[in-house]
Amino acid sequence: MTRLQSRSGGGRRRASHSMESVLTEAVALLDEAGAPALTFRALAQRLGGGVASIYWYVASKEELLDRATDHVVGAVLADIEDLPGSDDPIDDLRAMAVTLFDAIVHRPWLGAYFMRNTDVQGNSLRLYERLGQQTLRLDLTAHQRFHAVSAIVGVVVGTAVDMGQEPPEEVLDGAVSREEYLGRFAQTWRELDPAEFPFVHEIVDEFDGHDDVDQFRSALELTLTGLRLQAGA
Amino acid sequence: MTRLQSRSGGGRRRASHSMESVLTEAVALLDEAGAPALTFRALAQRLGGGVASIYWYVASKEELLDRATDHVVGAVLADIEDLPGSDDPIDDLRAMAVTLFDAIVHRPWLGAYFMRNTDVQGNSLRLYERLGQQTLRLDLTAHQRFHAVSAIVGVVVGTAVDMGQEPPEEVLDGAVSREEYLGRFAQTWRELDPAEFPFVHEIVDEFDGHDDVDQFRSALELTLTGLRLQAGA
DNA sequence: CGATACGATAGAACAGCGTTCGGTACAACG
DNA sequence: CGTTGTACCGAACGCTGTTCTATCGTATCG
Repeated sequence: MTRLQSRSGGGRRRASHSMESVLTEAVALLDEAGAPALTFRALAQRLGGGVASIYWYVASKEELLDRATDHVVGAVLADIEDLPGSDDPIDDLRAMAVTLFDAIVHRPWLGAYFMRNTDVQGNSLRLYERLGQQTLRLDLTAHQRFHAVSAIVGVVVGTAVDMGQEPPEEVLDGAVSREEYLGRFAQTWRELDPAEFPFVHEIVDEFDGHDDVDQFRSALELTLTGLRLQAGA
Repeated sequence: MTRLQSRSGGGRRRASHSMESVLTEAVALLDEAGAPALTFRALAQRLGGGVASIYWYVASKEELLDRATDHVVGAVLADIEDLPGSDDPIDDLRAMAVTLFDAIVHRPWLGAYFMRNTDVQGNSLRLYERLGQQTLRLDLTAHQRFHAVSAIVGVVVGTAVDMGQEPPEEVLDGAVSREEYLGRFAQTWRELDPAEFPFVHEIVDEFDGHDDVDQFRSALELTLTGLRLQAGA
């Protein structure tokens, strides 16, 4: 535990920036303009210091990203631990997954980094544990429990990555609304040959103006239904 | 300003490199050393030409990535179209998903780029269509079909992204085997407090030496089971 | 009380990246 | 012959993460 001492070590004297403020500002940059906006120079400017100073707190950009991710996953974990809880472990799993998904929707950059937290410790593991504890309440083998949690995380991350892709510049500029952008896709699809693309024609109206959260919830529900069946309930 | 004619223009005269060879070499670089290895300079050297020449074929690195991705997705699509097919659409969906997943396992970089193909045309759409056609054989609403295909793709991509993260340097060097690396994780987990991490202790033996493909197949099976139930079969 | 060690901070430079600019060679065409 | 347009490339620009070296201020110590 050489690296995580900053939790309790809040009382720094000169406190020019401190680990906390580095992480907070890094997350702020990520939130405001996505992953490409987080550069050491931009971060240093925000902190009112020099570029090299950041290297006193983190050894590399990878570590910065890992710590920033862990920082916000900690908040998500707190939300998940505050969830009321019910007598149905699958309902609880759903609530947890939705909480996690919501967090990624509000912070699209999270999706890409959430799972690659190679650090053994950290909040990702705790979150994993929390999900897993619900499977302990189900009648499953250890093998099945392991796979169940992987599946749920997979659905969350997979859907979030799919949705988290940066929209083209024109949408970010506000020159084109998101609905209009999706509508253009839909229009192109409608012009495809119906004989060659029967499915695309079948669902194009569903795609046009669809809701991301609905899409996620449906995918999650399929997994949870399969899980409920597996647990023999 | 002549960027998109190259599809049919296979018969180039002097053919120093041609679009085909640019894409082939780009994919080769990605395969050999992952996404960071694909740089314009490395690619130019491989093609025996200058850096700026590549810009005659693609307008940006993003387009290069998109085209390279589409290139290999085309091969995956061909594999999927060659699948025998059965009288059970869900069996066919499983076979397609496994084929796609296998392709991503062999090319980990694919996972990250597969879904962000913003180009309207292309092989991703065709693959999406192929998956969707199986749902047309099921008793579902258009809404449910749309969500079903999203869910399957989500499971594939989610699991693949989870597994596709670059292992640390020591594993790539061959200094540490993959089993040993995973084993170290498992060991750290075993040392956690069992009261605080009951689930991690429950599954640590499953995790140690687990098979990625098994993990994926289990996740997929949950989704497919849910889907089968939804279709009322 | 100086001397010294150390925590914390930076400026400047470096190599590598995607991208752009200006220009060259060459085949085809009227 | 000159014009046009395709295919190509060396050199530069601005940006990135990272490292090197130097410098403060403060606490500790002989």
